[in-house]
Amino acid sequence: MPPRFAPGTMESKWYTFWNEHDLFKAVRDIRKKPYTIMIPPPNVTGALHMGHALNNTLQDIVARFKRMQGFCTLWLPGTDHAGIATQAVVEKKLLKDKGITRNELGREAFLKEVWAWKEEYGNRILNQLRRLGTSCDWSRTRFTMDEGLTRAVRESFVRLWEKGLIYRGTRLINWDCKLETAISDDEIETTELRGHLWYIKYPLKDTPEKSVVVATTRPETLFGDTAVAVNPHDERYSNHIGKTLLLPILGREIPIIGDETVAKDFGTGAVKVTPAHDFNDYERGQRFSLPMINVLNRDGTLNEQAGAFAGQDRIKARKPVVEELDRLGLLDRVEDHTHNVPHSDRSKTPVEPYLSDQWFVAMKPLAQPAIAAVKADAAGKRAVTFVPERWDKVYLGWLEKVRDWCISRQLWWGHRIPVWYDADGNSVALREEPAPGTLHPKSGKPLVRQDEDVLDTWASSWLWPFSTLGWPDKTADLDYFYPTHFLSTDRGIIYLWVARMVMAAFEFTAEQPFSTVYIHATVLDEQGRRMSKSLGNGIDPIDMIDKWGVDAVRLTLPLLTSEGQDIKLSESKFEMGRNFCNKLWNASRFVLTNLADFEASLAALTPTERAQLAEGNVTELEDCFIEGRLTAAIVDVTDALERFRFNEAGQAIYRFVWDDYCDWYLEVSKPRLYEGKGGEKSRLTAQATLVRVLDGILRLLHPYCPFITEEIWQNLRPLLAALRGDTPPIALAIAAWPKAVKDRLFADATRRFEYMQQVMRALRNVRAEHQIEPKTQIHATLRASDAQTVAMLGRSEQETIRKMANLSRFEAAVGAAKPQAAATVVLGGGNEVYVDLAGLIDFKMELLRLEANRAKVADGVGKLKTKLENLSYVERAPKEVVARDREKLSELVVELQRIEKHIEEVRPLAK
RNA sequence: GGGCGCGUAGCUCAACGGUUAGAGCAUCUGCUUUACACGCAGAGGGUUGGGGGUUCGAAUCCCUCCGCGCCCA
Repeated sequence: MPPRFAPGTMESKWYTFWNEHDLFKAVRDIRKKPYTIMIPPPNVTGALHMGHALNNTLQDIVARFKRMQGFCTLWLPGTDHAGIATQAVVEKKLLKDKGITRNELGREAFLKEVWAWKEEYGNRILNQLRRLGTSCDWSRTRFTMDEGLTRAVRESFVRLWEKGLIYRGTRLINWDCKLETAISDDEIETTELRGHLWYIKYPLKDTPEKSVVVATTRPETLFGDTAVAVNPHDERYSNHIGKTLLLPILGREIPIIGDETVAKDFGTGAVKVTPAHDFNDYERGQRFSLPMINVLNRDGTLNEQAGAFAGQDRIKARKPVVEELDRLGLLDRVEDHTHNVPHSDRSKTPVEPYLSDQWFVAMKPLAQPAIAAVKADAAGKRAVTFVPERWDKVYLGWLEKVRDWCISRQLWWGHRIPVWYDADGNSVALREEPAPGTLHPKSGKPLVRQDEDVLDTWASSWLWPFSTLGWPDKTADLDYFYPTHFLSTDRGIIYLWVARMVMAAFEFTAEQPFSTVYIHATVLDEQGRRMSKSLGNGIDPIDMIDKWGVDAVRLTLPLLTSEGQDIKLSESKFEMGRNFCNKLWNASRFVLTNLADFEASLAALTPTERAQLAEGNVTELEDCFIEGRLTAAIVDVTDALERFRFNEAGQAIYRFVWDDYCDWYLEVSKPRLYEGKGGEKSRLTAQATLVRVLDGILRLLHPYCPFITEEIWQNLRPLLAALRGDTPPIALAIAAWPKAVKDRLFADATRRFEYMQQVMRALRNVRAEHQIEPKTQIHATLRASDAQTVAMLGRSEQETIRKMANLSRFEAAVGAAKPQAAATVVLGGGNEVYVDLAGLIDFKMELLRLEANRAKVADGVGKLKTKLENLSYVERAPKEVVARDREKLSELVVELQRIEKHIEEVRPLAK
């Protein structure tokens, strides 16, 4: 084993091994409980970013943890077809490679191109997930355009249709003028733009020399104005309400309406109302029954409503429109104004609220069960729980005012809407493509064409938790693995996806889709900004894996996420994980290189003796200590993982490995291994304990760092077999999760060991502060106040202290004498450690040391005294708390007296 | 405007009403000690954003002000 952990070589080796042995394949087993995780399907066009890396690491931690706990664990991977993004990618490629547009190619040929693209490039992100070490069941990989999932989409559409929950209507929707399609909310990014606020005069019909000045950021939409609105409480305008204005340029008559939702302090307090081009105005228009005038064509040019400006692009037309207003004397003034403009994620062009014919799903009836599912019932139970809990507010807030969902998209790539029309335009939804000549069930006329549009991608991903298991068929998988258990996702899609999945699940399966929704942290850059392509501040997880090793990446990310808080990430953070892996690597190297004779020694034991070792029935202090700490670590890690506290669990392993196992146990075991301290039996016990505890560590750490733990464990495997006399599983990935035996916490041994640690720390402190070289042997004495304290440290422990602190002599005795020239450390309970430093000691330094110490202890005494002198504290606080403080105080008082005594002794010598 | 979250060591964050507020990184001192310098040992570093309140006791709960971030309109 090399002295540095070299991650690169072993990652692909073990990933191949696991998959060749089908360790992640979920085989239904009625004797086991299922545990199911559905991956949030990434876009098939996507590439792995840090958010994916975090999210999938967390899912893999849960999957591996549950698998080791003995659940029949299914983690199902896949991708979604990302209608608009994929179509845009392929269109761009076609244009670049062949110089043709999709319209020139035609629908069918274009779709062939998309499928070809998908076959070639669509696996990129799944392969990146493999680099991450995800324990997905790849045999069940799904794609939202699969045959099965397509059938699920049609089935769900027809069922909703039959319930009357799908309708076609003319509504205001978000429109991408470049791609000429409706788009989803999540495909919109708002960008802050510096623009202008134009103040335009709208003349009064009766007195055209007077006018109302309206402020707008969008003068080019005025052709669609059907009113001007003012706040009825605004004295400036209250007597204008009901009067008629003349629309500039066109001269159309429009009313002044009074509407409480108008902000008095924006602009002039009077706003133009353009119901066909603004969501607020749309609602306003409905409340006041205003006409809706659409002034745009599908491509974003102004239509015939704009008179002389028809045919011009809406953005470019702004300048000539304003010039015309100025020429007419109707431009009052112009101000600079910064405002948020929605842009399409895909085309990067401004998104228009656009009046168009689309298909909608009525959401209100679907929302009710989804709302009930996250609210606690009478017994306090919830079908779906958010972690952290507060995210349920975001979810509920959206569902309680849910709006109908526009599900049609004017694209080719996607699930084509399963609606057919007869020659009169009567429509019907069908599960299967109708045979030629099929008649419309009501009109009795032949169906002649299918709807041209496709469905929103979310209309397939909202079925993901069950369509992936074979729904609408009643499959054995669905029966066994569904409802699923854990969904981990980004807060950005709580309503677009999570809420819709819950709605779909109750509607189509009458059950919740998953029981826990974990909302993971958002990964930000060092300055706390979102990572984005445009800022170029992203950190590529694959680069990080190459540089630091995947285990380091997988350990570091969860360690940085405290419950629900965002992560500020920089490259150097991964050092923490890398260093830890190297530490574990070297500790394992130490263990393995000291086990050459282990199997032979075991062979000489009786079966009973071997079983004792295998079960960790140890008696030596340090063995008891480390076994006890292992038990505590198992409890802590298991408990934290059960609660999805990934940083707590990670922290608990980290501390246990580094502080307890490496810093103390390994060091303390060295004399037994190197120098025959305690004899052959002690040596063998130390070896067995090293093996047992390392095995426990590897199991606890495996969900975080699957590769390094597997590599080490495979080296350990024959030794484990020899120790336990059985055949361990073929891989750590399927080994059993450690069980904590509660009566093996070794509380008493732990206390004694901690006392030994205290003594050694005191000795090290003296050495460091008096700058005594490590090589110089010193003579130390523990002066105990009673025999009990002396008994805390047995002969073996005293020997350990002597070795580890490089002492020439060490003795512990009640009331031991203090040497002439000594450094002193006062421990609790009147116990003291003396270091005889004749010829070495600098008494000035010793005085400073003692005085610093006195200050600290005196401070503690002061605080505790004040506290205990407070009668209401003594009366009202729990008596254990008060008793503990009293005990602490009396200890500190003794300690203080002792320190002062030593100060008096040293002071004359320090001159 | 409404909602959610955050402010603790130089930096990143723990501590979820009860020991003298802890880690990692950074800093300082010493150490090529036969697992590891990606390491070991030791040390320094805090008015817990400000103010007020509740409580025997507040970083923690409440109010208020200041600053920052996100979501929704």
